[in-house]
Amino acid sequence: MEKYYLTTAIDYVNGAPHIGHAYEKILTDIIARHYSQRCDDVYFLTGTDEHGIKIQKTAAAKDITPKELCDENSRKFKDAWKALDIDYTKFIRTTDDYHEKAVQHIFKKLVEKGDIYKHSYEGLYCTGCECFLNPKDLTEDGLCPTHLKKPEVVSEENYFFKLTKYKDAIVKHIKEHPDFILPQFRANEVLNQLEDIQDISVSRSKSNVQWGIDVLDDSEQSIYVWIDALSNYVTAIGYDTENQSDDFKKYWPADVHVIGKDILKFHSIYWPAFLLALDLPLPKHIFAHGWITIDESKMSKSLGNVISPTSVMENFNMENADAFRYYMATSAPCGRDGNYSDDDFKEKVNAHLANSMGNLLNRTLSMLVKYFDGEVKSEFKGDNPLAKKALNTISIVKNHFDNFEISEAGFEIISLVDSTNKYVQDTAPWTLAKEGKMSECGKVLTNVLDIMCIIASLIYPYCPNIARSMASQLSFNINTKLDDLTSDSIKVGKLIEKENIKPVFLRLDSELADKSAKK
RNA sequence: CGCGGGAUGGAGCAGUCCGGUAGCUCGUUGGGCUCAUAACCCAAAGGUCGUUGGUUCAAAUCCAGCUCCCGCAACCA
Repeated sequence: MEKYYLTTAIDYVNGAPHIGHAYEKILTDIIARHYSQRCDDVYFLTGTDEHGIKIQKTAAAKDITPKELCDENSRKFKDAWKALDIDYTKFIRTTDDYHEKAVQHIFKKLVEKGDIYKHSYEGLYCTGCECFLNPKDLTEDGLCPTHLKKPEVVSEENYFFKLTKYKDAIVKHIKEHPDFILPQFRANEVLNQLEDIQDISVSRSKSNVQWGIDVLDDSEQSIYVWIDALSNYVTAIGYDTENQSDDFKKYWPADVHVIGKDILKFHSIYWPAFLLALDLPLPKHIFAHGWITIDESKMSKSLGNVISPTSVMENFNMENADAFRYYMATSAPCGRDGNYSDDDFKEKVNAHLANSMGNLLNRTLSMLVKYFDGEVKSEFKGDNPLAKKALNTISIVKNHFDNFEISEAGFEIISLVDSTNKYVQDTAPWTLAKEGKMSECGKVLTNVLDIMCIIASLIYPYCPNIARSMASQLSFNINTKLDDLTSDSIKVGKLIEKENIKPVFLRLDSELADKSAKK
Protein backbone atom coordinates (compact mmCIF):
# COMPACT_ATOMS: atom_id res chain seq x y z
CA MET A 1 0.00 0.00 0.00
CA GLU A 2 1.72 3.18 -1.19
CA LYS A 3 -0.67 5.87 0.02
CA TYR A 4 -3.98 6.17 1.75
CA TYR A 5 -6.14 9.24 1.20
CA LEU A 6 -9.24 9.62 3.35
CA THR A 7 -11.66 12.42 4.04
CA THR A 8 -14.49 13.36 6.37
CA ALA A 9 -17.48 15.36 5.27
CA ILE A 10 -16.86 19.07 5.70
CA ASP A 11 -19.08 20.52 8.41
CA TYR A 12 -21.43 23.42 7.88
CA VAL A 13 -20.33 26.25 10.16
CA ASN A 14 -23.73 27.66 10.96
CA GLY A 15 -23.20 26.63 14.59
CA ALA A 16 -20.79 25.01 17.00
CA PRO A 17 -19.64 21.41 16.70
CA HIS A 18 -21.45 18.70 18.63
CA ILE A 19 -21.02 15.05 19.43
CA GLY A 20 -22.36 13.97 16.04
CA HIS A 21 -19.69 15.92 14.18
CA ALA A 22 -17.17 14.46 16.59
CA TYR A 23 -18.30 10.89 15.94
CA GLU A 24 -17.37 11.11 12.28
CA LYS A 25 -14.00 12.73 12.94
CA ILE A 26 -13.14 10.15 15.58
CA LEU A 27 -14.01 7.28 13.24
CA THR A 28 -11.97 8.81 10.46
CA ASP A 29 -9.02 9.57 12.71
CA ILE A 30 -9.03 5.97 13.92
CA ILE A 31 -9.07 4.72 10.33
CA ALA A 32 -6.26 7.13 9.47
CA ARG A 33 -4.13 6.02 12.42
CA HIS A 34 -4.77 2.38 11.60
CA TYR A 35 -3.61 2.82 8.02
CA SER A 36 -0.62 4.81 9.18
CA GLN A 37 0.39 1.53 10.82
CA ARG A 38 0.19 -0.14 7.42
CA CYS A 39 1.56 2.46 5.05
CA ASP A 40 3.93 5.40 5.20
CA ASP A 41 1.84 7.97 3.44
CA VAL A 42 -1.59 8.68 4.88
CA TYR A 43 -3.36 11.91 3.96
CA PHE A 44 -6.31 12.80 6.15
CA LEU A 45 -8.51 15.70 5.05
CA THR A 46 -11.23 17.44 7.00
CA GLY A 47 -12.62 20.96 7.01
CA THR A 48 -15.62 23.24 6.98
CA ASP A 49 -18.31 24.16 4.48
CA GLU A 50 -18.92 27.91 4.72
CA HIS A 51 -21.13 29.33 1.98
CA GLY A 52 -24.87 29.67 1.57
CA ILE A 53 -27.99 31.48 2.60
CA LYS A 54 -28.07 30.20 6.17
CA ILE A 55 -24.65 31.55 7.01
CA GLN A 56 -25.59 34.80 5.34
CA LYS A 57 -28.71 35.11 7.49
CA THR A 58 -27.15 34.03 10.75
CA ALA A 59 -24.36 36.53 10.25
CA ALA A 60 -26.85 39.29 9.44
CA ALA A 61 -28.82 38.47 12.58
CA LYS A 62 -25.64 38.76 14.65
CA ASP A 63 -24.68 41.92 12.82
CA ILE A 64 -21.34 40.56 11.66
CA THR A 65 -20.07 39.67 8.22
CA PRO A 66 -20.47 36.11 6.94
CA LYS A 67 -16.72 35.76 6.86
CA GLU A 68 -16.47 36.75 10.53
CA LEU A 69 -19.09 34.17 11.44
CA CYS A 70 -17.24 31.51 9.48
CA ASP A 71 -13.92 32.39 11.07
CA GLU A 72 -15.43 32.18 14.52
CA ASN A 73 -17.18 28.87 13.99
CA SER A 74 -14.50 27.23 11.91
CA ARG A 75 -12.13 27.95 14.79
CA LYS A 76 -14.47 26.11 17.16
CA PHE A 77 -14.34 23.02 14.98
CA LYS A 78 -10.56 23.14 14.83
CA ASP A 79 -10.31 23.55 18.59
CA ALA A 80 -12.63 20.63 19.19
CA TRP A 81 -10.63 18.35 16.92
CA LYS A 82 -7.47 19.33 18.72
CA ALA A 83 -9.01 18.37 22.05
CA LEU A 84 -10.06 15.02 20.60
CA ASP A 85 -6.60 14.26 19.16
CA ILE A 86 -7.91 14.34 15.60
CA ASP A 87 -4.64 14.27 13.71
CA TYR A 88 -5.67 15.54 10.28
CA THR A 89 -3.19 16.34 7.55
CA LYS A 90 -5.11 19.30 6.20
CA PHE A 91 -8.09 21.41 7.17
CA ILE A 92 -9.83 22.95 4.18
CA ARG A 93 -12.28 25.84 4.35
CA THR A 94 -14.49 26.42 1.33
CA THR A 95 -13.75 30.12 1.70
CA ASP A 96 -10.06 29.43 1.08
CA ASP A 97 -8.89 31.36 -1.92
CA TYR A 98 -7.43 28.42 -3.85
CA HIS A 99 -10.64 26.45 -3.35
CA GLU A 100 -12.86 29.23 -4.65
CA LYS A 101 -10.72 29.66 -7.75
CA ALA A 102 -10.62 25.93 -8.49
CA VAL A 103 -14.38 25.64 -8.06
CA GLN A 104 -14.93 28.46 -10.54
CA HIS A 105 -12.73 26.66 -13.03
CA ILE A 106 -14.52 23.37 -12.48
CA PHE A 107 -17.88 25.06 -13.04
CA LYS A 108 -16.63 26.74 -16.17
CA LYS A 109 -15.20 23.53 -17.56
CA LEU A 110 -18.53 21.77 -17.08
CA VAL A 111 -20.31 24.62 -18.84
CA GLU A 112 -17.89 24.41 -21.74
CA LYS A 113 -18.35 20.68 -21.91
CA GLY A 114 -22.11 21.17 -22.17
CA ASP A 115 -22.88 19.34 -18.92
CA ILE A 116 -24.12 22.52 -17.28
CA TYR A 117 -26.90 24.46 -18.98
CA LYS A 118 -29.15 27.39 -18.14
CA HIS A 119 -32.76 26.65 -17.43
CA SER A 120 -35.58 28.63 -15.92
CA TYR A 121 -38.16 27.16 -13.64
CA GLU A 122 -41.07 28.30 -11.56
CA GLY A 123 -41.23 27.83 -7.83
CA LEU A 124 -43.01 28.99 -4.72
CA TYR A 125 -40.93 31.70 -3.12
CA CYS A 126 -41.45 32.92 0.44
CA THR A 127 -40.16 36.43 1.01
CA GLY A 128 -39.93 35.71 4.75
CA CYS A 129 -37.66 32.71 4.26
CA GLU A 130 -35.98 34.30 1.26
CA CYS A 131 -35.98 30.95 -0.44
CA PHE A 132 -38.02 28.55 -2.54
CA LEU A 133 -40.31 26.15 -0.72
CA ASN A 134 -41.24 22.65 -1.68
CA PRO A 135 -45.04 22.43 -2.29
CA LYS A 136 -45.27 19.43 0.06
CA ASP A 137 -43.87 21.52 2.92
CA LEU A 138 -46.68 24.04 2.86
CA THR A 139 -49.57 24.11 5.31
CA GLU A 140 -52.96 22.83 4.22
CA ASP A 141 -53.90 26.35 3.19
CA GLY A 142 -50.81 26.62 1.04
CA LEU A 143 -48.94 28.92 3.42
CA CYS A 144 -45.30 28.96 4.46
CA PRO A 145 -45.15 26.93 7.70
CA THR A 146 -42.78 29.34 9.44
CA HIS A 147 -44.13 32.69 8.29
CA LEU A 148 -47.73 31.71 7.59
CA LYS A 149 -47.62 33.80 4.47
CA LYS A 150 -48.69 32.81 1.02
CA PRO A 151 -45.61 32.19 -1.11
CA GLU A 152 -45.35 33.90 -4.47
CA VAL A 153 -44.92 32.10 -7.75
CA VAL A 154 -41.55 33.25 -8.96
CA SER A 155 -39.60 32.07 -11.91
CA GLU A 156 -35.84 32.00 -11.67
CA GLU A 157 -33.17 31.09 -14.13
CA ASN A 158 -30.41 28.86 -12.81
CA TYR A 159 -27.69 26.62 -14.09
CA PHE A 160 -28.47 22.91 -14.12
CA PHE A 161 -26.12 19.95 -14.23
CA LYS A 162 -26.95 17.04 -16.54
CA LEU A 163 -27.08 14.40 -13.85
CA THR A 164 -29.29 12.20 -16.03
CA LYS A 165 -26.49 11.87 -18.56
CA TYR A 166 -24.38 9.95 -16.03
CA LYS A 167 -27.11 7.84 -14.47
CA ASP A 168 -26.35 4.65 -16.37
CA ALA A 169 -22.62 4.88 -15.80
CA ILE A 170 -23.13 5.30 -12.05
CA VAL A 171 -25.56 2.40 -11.82
CA LYS A 172 -23.05 0.28 -13.65
CA HIS A 173 -20.22 1.35 -11.38
CA ILE A 174 -22.18 0.58 -8.22
CA LYS A 175 -23.19 -2.83 -9.51
CA GLU A 176 -19.69 -3.72 -10.64
CA HIS A 177 -18.05 -2.51 -7.43
CA PRO A 178 -19.92 -4.01 -4.49
CA ASP A 179 -17.48 -2.36 -2.08
CA PHE A 180 -17.95 1.12 -3.55
CA ILE A 181 -20.74 1.93 -1.10
CA LEU A 182 -20.25 0.54 2.39
CA PRO A 183 -21.89 -0.94 4.34
CA GLN A 184 -23.30 -2.86 1.41
CA PHE A 185 -26.92 -2.66 2.51
CA ARG A 186 -26.82 1.04 1.65
CA ALA A 187 -26.07 0.36 -2.02
CA ASN A 188 -29.64 -0.73 -2.71
CA GLU A 189 -30.99 2.50 -1.28
CA VAL A 190 -28.80 4.43 -3.67
CA LEU A 191 -29.83 2.33 -6.66
CA ASN A 192 -33.46 3.07 -5.77
CA GLN A 193 -32.79 6.78 -5.56
CA LEU A 194 -31.05 6.65 -8.91
CA GLU A 195 -34.23 5.36 -10.56
CA ASP A 196 -35.99 8.70 -10.67
CA ILE A 197 -33.09 11.09 -10.67
CA GLN A 198 -33.42 14.49 -12.33
CA ASP A 199 -30.93 17.11 -13.46
CA ILE A 200 -29.96 19.25 -10.48
CA SER A 201 -29.79 22.97 -9.98
CA VAL A 202 -26.20 24.00 -9.33
CA SER A 203 -26.44 27.78 -8.98
CA ARG A 204 -28.48 30.43 -7.20
CA SER A 205 -29.47 33.90 -8.20
CA LYS A 206 -27.21 36.41 -6.52
CA SER A 207 -30.24 38.52 -5.73
CA ASN A 208 -31.10 35.79 -3.19
CA VAL A 209 -27.73 34.39 -2.19
CA GLN A 210 -24.77 36.70 -2.08
CA TRP A 211 -22.56 34.55 0.14
CA GLY A 212 -21.22 32.10 -2.39
CA ILE A 213 -18.65 31.60 -5.10
CA ASP A 214 -19.39 33.66 -8.21
CA VAL A 215 -19.98 31.96 -11.53
CA LEU A 216 -17.27 33.19 -13.89
CA ASP A 217 -18.62 35.32 -16.73
CA ASP A 218 -22.06 35.62 -15.12
CA SER A 219 -22.46 38.30 -12.48
CA GLU A 220 -26.04 37.23 -11.73
CA GLN A 221 -25.34 33.76 -10.36
CA SER A 222 -23.39 32.13 -7.55
CA ILE A 223 -22.41 28.48 -7.32
CA TYR A 224 -24.68 26.36 -5.13
CA VAL A 225 -23.47 23.93 -2.52
CA TRP A 226 -23.00 20.77 -4.60
CA ILE A 227 -20.10 21.78 -6.79
CA ASP A 228 -18.69 24.07 -4.11
CA ALA A 229 -18.65 21.66 -1.19
CA LEU A 230 -18.08 18.29 -2.86
CA SER A 231 -15.14 19.60 -4.84
CA ASN A 232 -13.20 20.13 -1.63
CA TYR A 233 -12.00 16.55 -1.86
CA VAL A 234 -9.96 17.37 -4.95
CA THR A 235 -9.19 21.06 -4.50
CA ALA A 236 -7.67 20.41 -1.07
CA ILE A 237 -4.91 18.33 -2.61
CA GLY A 238 -4.27 20.75 -5.39
CA TYR A 239 -6.65 19.95 -8.23
CA ASP A 240 -7.39 22.61 -10.75
CA THR A 241 -8.78 22.02 -14.20
CA GLU A 242 -5.59 23.06 -15.93
CA ASN A 243 -2.85 22.60 -13.36
CA GLN A 244 -2.81 19.50 -11.24
CA SER A 245 -0.39 19.40 -8.35
CA ASP A 246 1.96 16.52 -7.57
CA ASP A 247 -0.09 15.85 -4.46
CA PHE A 248 -3.21 15.47 -6.52
CA LYS A 249 -1.54 13.05 -8.91
CA LYS A 250 -0.24 11.09 -5.96
CA TYR A 251 -3.32 10.94 -3.73
CA TRP A 252 -6.34 10.92 -6.06
CA PRO A 253 -8.54 8.90 -6.19
CA ALA A 254 -9.46 8.97 -2.52
CA ASP A 255 -9.38 5.64 -0.76
CA VAL A 256 -12.46 6.51 1.26
CA HIS A 257 -14.90 9.32 1.91
CA VAL A 258 -16.26 8.89 5.42
CA ILE A 259 -19.71 10.48 5.58
CA GLY A 260 -23.03 10.34 7.46
CA LYS A 261 -25.90 8.29 6.08
CA ASP A 262 -27.91 11.45 5.36
CA ILE A 263 -25.54 12.69 2.68
CA LEU A 264 -24.94 9.35 1.00
CA LYS A 265 -27.02 10.36 -2.01
CA PHE A 266 -24.86 13.36 -2.74
CA HIS A 267 -21.64 11.40 -2.41
CA SER A 268 -22.67 8.32 -4.33
CA ILE A 269 -24.64 10.03 -7.11
CA TYR A 270 -23.84 13.74 -7.51
CA TRP A 271 -20.14 13.52 -6.71
CA PRO A 272 -19.38 10.55 -8.98
CA ALA A 273 -21.28 12.32 -11.76
CA PHE A 274 -19.14 15.44 -11.38
CA LEU A 275 -16.00 13.33 -11.38
CA LEU A 276 -17.08 11.46 -14.50
CA ALA A 277 -17.82 14.78 -16.17
CA LEU A 278 -14.31 15.97 -15.25
CA ASP A 279 -12.78 12.70 -16.50
CA LEU A 280 -11.46 11.90 -13.03
CA PRO A 281 -11.44 8.46 -11.42
CA LEU A 282 -14.00 7.72 -8.71
CA PRO A 283 -13.13 7.23 -5.03
CA LYS A 284 -12.59 3.63 -4.01
CA HIS A 285 -15.01 3.57 -1.12
CA ILE A 286 -17.78 5.67 0.33
CA PHE A 287 -18.40 4.70 3.92
CA ALA A 288 -21.69 5.88 5.41
CA HIS A 289 -21.83 5.79 9.20
CA GLY A 290 -24.99 6.00 11.31
CA TRP A 291 -26.11 8.53 13.91
CA ILE A 292 -25.34 8.83 17.56
CA THR A 293 -28.47 9.23 19.63
CA ILE A 294 -28.45 10.63 23.15
CA ASP A 295 -30.19 8.45 25.71
CA GLU A 296 -31.99 6.76 22.81
CA SER A 297 -33.45 9.92 21.30
CA LYS A 298 -32.32 11.90 18.33
CA MET A 299 -30.09 14.78 19.21
CA SER A 300 -31.70 18.12 18.47
CA LYS A 301 -31.48 21.67 19.62
CA SER A 302 -35.20 21.78 20.30
CA LEU A 303 -34.92 18.82 22.68
CA GLY A 304 -31.97 20.53 24.31
CA ASN A 305 -29.94 17.34 24.36
CA VAL A 306 -27.09 18.45 22.13
CA ILE A 307 -23.79 17.42 23.64
CA SER A 308 -20.63 19.25 22.77
CA PRO A 309 -17.64 17.17 21.70
CA THR A 310 -15.66 17.96 24.82
CA SER A 311 -18.37 18.02 27.47
CA VAL A 312 -18.00 14.31 28.15
CA MET A 313 -14.32 14.76 28.87
CA GLU A 314 -15.09 17.70 31.11
CA ASN A 315 -17.85 15.88 33.01
CA PHE A 316 -15.57 13.01 33.86
CA ASN A 317 -12.46 15.13 34.43
CA MET A 318 -10.50 13.34 31.78
CA GLU A 319 -7.17 14.72 30.69
CA ASN A 320 -7.38 13.26 27.20
CA ALA A 321 -10.00 11.98 24.80
CA ASP A 322 -8.93 8.33 24.68
CA ALA A 323 -11.87 6.87 26.60
CA PHE A 324 -14.36 8.99 24.70
CA ARG A 325 -12.79 7.98 21.40
CA TYR A 326 -12.90 4.33 22.35
CA TYR A 327 -16.52 4.56 23.43
CA MET A 328 -17.65 6.46 20.35
CA ALA A 329 -15.88 4.10 18.00
CA THR A 330 -17.36 0.99 19.58
CA SER A 331 -20.85 2.23 20.39
CA ALA A 332 -22.40 1.24 17.07
CA PRO A 333 -21.87 -1.70 14.71
CA CYS A 334 -20.57 -0.74 11.28
CA GLY A 335 -22.88 1.80 9.65
CA ARG A 336 -25.68 1.49 12.23
CA ASP A 337 -26.87 4.04 14.73
CA GLY A 338 -25.30 4.11 18.16
CA ASN A 339 -26.33 5.60 21.46
CA TYR A 340 -24.57 7.69 24.05
CA SER A 341 -25.46 7.67 27.72
CA ASP A 342 -23.30 8.66 30.69
CA ASP A 343 -23.97 5.38 32.50
CA ASP A 344 -23.11 3.25 29.52
CA PHE A 345 -20.00 5.27 28.85
CA LYS A 346 -18.72 4.84 32.37
CA GLU A 347 -19.56 1.16 32.45
CA LYS A 348 -17.90 0.35 29.17
CA VAL A 349 -14.67 2.25 29.52
CA ASN A 350 -14.23 1.04 33.09
CA ALA A 351 -14.75 -2.57 32.07
CA HIS A 352 -12.64 -2.56 28.93
CA LEU A 353 -9.95 0.04 29.37
CA ALA A 354 -9.39 -0.03 33.14
CA ASN A 355 -10.43 -3.43 34.50
CA SER A 356 -9.37 -5.56 31.58
CA MET A 357 -6.62 -3.87 29.61
CA GLY A 358 -5.04 -1.41 32.03
CA ASN A 359 -5.15 -3.74 34.99
CA LEU A 360 -3.65 -6.55 32.95
CA LEU A 361 -0.53 -4.52 32.23
CA ASN A 362 -0.40 -3.28 35.80
CA ARG A 363 -0.64 -6.68 37.47
CA THR A 364 1.94 -8.22 35.15
CA LEU A 365 4.51 -5.47 35.54
CA SER A 366 3.96 -5.49 39.29
CA MET A 367 4.80 -9.17 39.44
CA LEU A 368 7.85 -8.68 37.28
CA VAL A 369 9.11 -6.11 39.76
CA LYS A 370 8.09 -8.10 42.80
CA TYR A 371 9.66 -11.39 41.75
CA PHE A 372 12.46 -10.33 39.41
CA ASP A 373 13.20 -6.72 40.30
CA GLY A 374 11.80 -5.70 36.92
CA GLU A 375 14.25 -7.74 34.90
CA VAL A 376 13.47 -10.01 31.94
CA LYS A 377 16.03 -12.81 31.83
CA SER A 378 17.01 -14.49 28.58
CA GLU A 379 15.72 -17.85 29.85
CA PHE A 380 12.21 -16.32 29.99
CA LYS A 381 12.01 -16.04 26.23
CA GLY A 382 10.60 -18.97 24.29
CA ASP A 383 7.40 -20.49 23.00
CA ASN A 384 4.40 -18.31 23.71
CA PRO A 385 1.05 -20.10 23.80
CA LEU A 386 -0.71 -16.78 23.22
CA ALA A 387 1.26 -15.91 20.10
CA LYS A 388 -1.02 -17.61 17.62
CA LYS A 389 -4.15 -15.91 18.87
CA ALA A 390 -2.41 -12.54 19.07
CA LEU A 391 -0.99 -12.66 15.56
CA ASN A 392 -4.33 -13.87 14.29
CA THR A 393 -6.03 -10.92 15.97
CA ILE A 394 -3.82 -8.58 13.97
CA SER A 395 -5.06 -9.99 10.69
CA ILE A 396 -8.68 -10.02 11.85
CA VAL A 397 -8.38 -6.37 12.86
CA LYS A 398 -6.89 -5.50 9.48
CA ASN A 399 -9.76 -7.23 7.72
CA HIS A 400 -12.30 -5.36 9.80
CA PHE A 401 -10.67 -2.05 8.98
CA ASP A 402 -10.71 -2.87 5.29
CA ASN A 403 -14.50 -3.00 5.66
CA PHE A 404 -14.60 -0.02 8.06
CA GLU A 405 -15.86 -2.25 10.84
CA ILE A 406 -14.28 -0.09 13.52
CA SER A 407 -16.45 -1.29 16.36
CA GLU A 408 -15.97 -4.94 15.45
CA ALA A 409 -12.21 -4.50 15.30
CA GLY A 410 -12.26 -2.91 18.75
CA PHE A 411 -14.03 -5.88 20.27
CA GLU A 412 -11.48 -8.25 18.74
CA ILE A 413 -8.74 -6.37 20.56
CA ILE A 414 -10.59 -6.60 23.87
CA SER A 415 -11.14 -10.27 23.23
CA LEU A 416 -7.38 -10.73 23.01
CA VAL A 417 -7.05 -8.86 26.30
CA ASP A 418 -9.60 -11.17 27.90
CA SER A 419 -7.78 -14.28 26.69
CA THR A 420 -4.57 -12.92 28.11
CA ASN A 421 -6.17 -12.20 31.49
CA LYS A 422 -7.46 -15.76 31.49
CA TYR A 423 -3.98 -17.05 30.71
CA VAL A 424 -2.61 -15.20 33.73
CA GLN A 425 -5.33 -16.65 35.92
CA ASP A 426 -4.83 -20.18 34.61
CA THR A 427 -1.05 -20.19 34.95
CA ALA A 428 -1.12 -18.29 38.29
CA PRO A 429 2.42 -16.88 38.23
CA TRP A 430 2.08 -15.79 41.90
CA THR A 431 1.67 -19.45 42.84
CA LEU A 432 4.62 -20.44 40.67
CA ALA A 433 6.71 -17.88 42.52
CA LYS A 434 5.66 -19.22 45.89
CA GLU A 435 6.54 -22.72 44.79
CA GLY A 436 9.96 -21.52 43.71
CA LYS A 437 9.32 -22.22 40.03
CA MET A 438 10.93 -18.93 39.10
CA SER A 439 11.85 -19.74 35.53
CA GLU A 440 8.29 -20.80 34.72
CA CYS A 441 6.92 -17.76 36.43
CA GLY A 442 9.22 -15.47 34.45
CA LYS A 443 8.21 -17.13 31.21
CA VAL A 444 4.53 -16.54 31.88
CA LEU A 445 5.09 -12.86 32.68
CA THR A 446 7.27 -12.37 29.63
CA ASN A 447 4.72 -14.08 27.42
CA VAL A 448 2.06 -11.69 28.67
CA LEU A 449 4.26 -8.63 28.21
CA ASP A 450 5.08 -9.67 24.66
CA ILE A 451 1.36 -9.84 23.92
CA MET A 452 0.83 -6.47 25.62
CA CYS A 453 3.06 -4.92 22.96
CA ILE A 454 0.70 -6.19 20.28
CA ILE A 455 -2.29 -4.96 22.26
CA ALA A 456 -0.73 -1.52 22.68
CA SER A 457 -0.17 -1.36 18.95
CA LEU A 458 -3.71 -2.46 18.08
CA ILE A 459 -5.40 -0.11 20.55
CA TYR A 460 -3.28 2.84 19.42
CA PRO A 461 -5.69 4.15 16.76
CA TYR A 462 -8.49 4.27 19.32
CA CYS A 463 -6.52 5.42 22.36
CA PRO A 464 -3.23 6.96 21.28
CA ASN A 465 -2.32 8.32 24.71
CA ILE A 466 -3.03 5.10 26.57
CA ALA A 467 -1.13 3.16 23.92
CA ARG A 468 1.89 5.42 24.26
CA SER A 469 1.83 5.02 28.02
CA MET A 470 1.66 1.24 27.67
CA ALA A 471 4.45 1.22 25.11
CA SER A 472 6.61 3.38 27.29
CA GLN A 473 6.31 1.00 30.24
CA LEU A 474 7.10 -1.91 27.93
CA SER A 475 10.00 -0.12 26.20
CA PHE A 476 8.18 -0.91 22.99
CA ASN A 477 8.26 1.28 19.89
CA ILE A 478 4.64 2.29 19.30
CA ASN A 479 5.48 3.29 15.73
CA THR A 480 6.10 -0.32 14.75
CA LYS A 481 4.12 -1.20 11.63
CA LEU A 482 1.46 -3.88 12.03
CA ASP A 483 3.25 -6.16 9.58
CA ASP A 484 6.44 -5.93 11.63
CA LEU A 485 4.78 -6.93 14.90
CA THR A 486 5.99 -10.15 16.46
CA SER A 487 5.23 -11.99 19.67
CA ASP A 488 8.83 -11.31 20.71
CA SER A 489 9.05 -7.56 21.28
CA ILE A 490 10.19 -7.45 24.90
CA LYS A 491 13.94 -7.04 25.25
CA VAL A 492 16.00 -9.07 27.66
CA GLY A 493 17.32 -7.02 30.58
CA LYS A 494 15.96 -4.55 33.09
CA LEU A 495 12.52 -3.52 31.87
CA ILE A 496 11.09 -1.27 34.55
CA GLU A 497 11.49 0.16 38.06
CA LYS A 498 8.69 -0.02 40.55
CA GLU A 499 8.11 3.72 40.60
CA ASN A 500 7.65 3.78 36.83
CA ILE A 501 4.66 1.46 36.87
CA LYS A 502 1.67 3.69 36.26
CA PRO A 503 -1.95 2.78 35.66
CA VAL A 504 -2.60 3.64 31.99
CA PHE A 505 -6.28 4.32 32.55
CA LEU A 506 -7.95 4.76 35.91
CA ARG A 507 -11.49 3.64 36.56
CA LEU A 508 -13.91 6.51 36.40
CA ASP A 509 -15.25 7.16 39.90
CA SER A 510 -12.46 5.21 41.55
CA GLU A 511 -10.69 6.72 44.56
CA LEU A 512 -7.46 6.94 42.60
CA ALA A 513 -9.16 8.74 39.74
CA ASP A 514 -10.65 11.24 42.18
CA LYS A 515 -7.26 11.90 43.68
CA SER A 516 -5.61 12.42 40.36
CA ALA A 517 -8.43 14.71 39.26
CA LYS A 518 -7.97 16.86 42.33
CA LYS A 519 -4.27 17.35 41.71
C1' C B 1 -50.90 -0.04 -0.07
C1' G B 2 -45.09 6.33 0.26
C1' C B 3 -39.64 4.86 1.64
C1' G B 4 -36.27 2.84 5.01
C1' G B 5 -34.53 0.78 9.87
C1' G B 6 -35.93 -2.17 14.02
C1' A B 7 -38.64 -5.98 17.51
C1' U B 8 -33.57 -11.97 20.46
C1' G B 9 -32.95 -13.67 28.78
C1' G B 10 -33.01 -7.15 33.55
C1' A B 11 -30.18 -3.32 29.90
C1' G B 12 -27.57 -2.85 25.16
C1' C B 13 -26.49 -5.83 21.01
C1' A B 14 -24.50 -10.17 17.57
C1' G B 15 -26.45 -14.23 14.95
C1' U B 16 -30.78 -13.81 9.79
C1' C B 17 -27.45 -13.31 3.19
C1' C B 18 -25.34 -19.50 2.96
C1' G B 19 -31.81 -23.04 7.79
C1' G B 20 -29.18 -27.79 12.04
C1' U B 21 -27.54 -27.78 20.05
C1' A B 22 -29.50 -19.40 21.08
C1' G B 23 -24.15 -16.18 21.70
C1' C B 24 -21.60 -11.54 23.44
C1' U B 25 -20.92 -7.15 26.75
C1' C B 26 -22.91 -5.16 31.22
C1' G B 27 -25.92 -6.23 35.43
C1' U B 28 -27.66 -10.10 39.33
C1' U B 29 -26.40 -14.49 42.54
C1' G B 30 -22.84 -18.10 44.34
C1' G B 31 -17.80 -19.69 44.38
C1' G B 32 -12.36 -19.18 43.45
C1' C B 33 -7.79 -16.34 43.49
C1' U B 34 -4.95 -12.74 46.23
C1' C B 35 -0.30 -10.61 41.38
C1' A B 36 -3.28 -6.10 40.29
C1' U B 37 -6.76 -0.17 39.19
C1' A B 38 -12.68 -3.00 45.23
C1' A B 39 -9.52 -5.57 39.92
C1' C B 40 -8.97 -10.91 37.62
C1' C B 41 -11.02 -16.27 36.86
C1' C B 42 -15.11 -20.01 37.24
C1' A B 43 -20.22 -21.27 37.72
C1' A B 44 -25.48 -20.38 38.02
C1' A B 45 -30.19 -18.06 37.34
C1' G B 46 -32.80 -15.66 33.43
C1' G B 47 -35.16 -15.95 26.54
C1' U B 48 -41.52 -20.61 23.58
C1' C B 49 -35.67 -15.12 19.31
C1' G B 50 -42.91 -9.32 18.34
C1' U B 51 -47.41 -12.17 16.41
C1' U B 52 -50.12 -15.70 13.05
C1' G B 53 -49.72 -19.14 9.36
C1' G B 54 -46.71 -21.76 5.49
C1' U B 55 -42.26 -24.59 3.42
C1' U B 56 -38.93 -28.38 5.73
C1' C B 57 -36.73 -34.22 8.90
C1' A B 58 -35.29 -29.39 11.09
C1' A B 59 -36.77 -22.06 11.15
C1' A B 60 -34.38 -16.53 15.27
C1' U B 61 -32.71 -17.78 10.21
C1' C B 62 -36.64 -19.03 4.11
C1' C B 63 -41.97 -17.45 2.35
C1' A B 64 -46.78 -14.80 3.28
C1' G B 65 -49.96 -11.86 6.45
C1' C B 66 -50.49 -8.94 10.92
C1' U B 67 -49.02 -5.75 15.36
C1' C B 68 -45.91 -2.27 17.62
C1' C B 69 -41.50 1.21 17.80
C1' C B 70 -37.95 4.72 15.29
C1' G B 71 -36.25 7.96 11.28
C1' C B 72 -37.62 10.32 6.40
C1' A B 73 -40.28 19.11 7.74
C1' A B 74 -37.16 22.20 10.74
C1' C B 75 -32.51 23.56 14.34
C1' C B 76 -29.40 18.98 12.88
C1' A B 77 -24.16 14.51 11.14
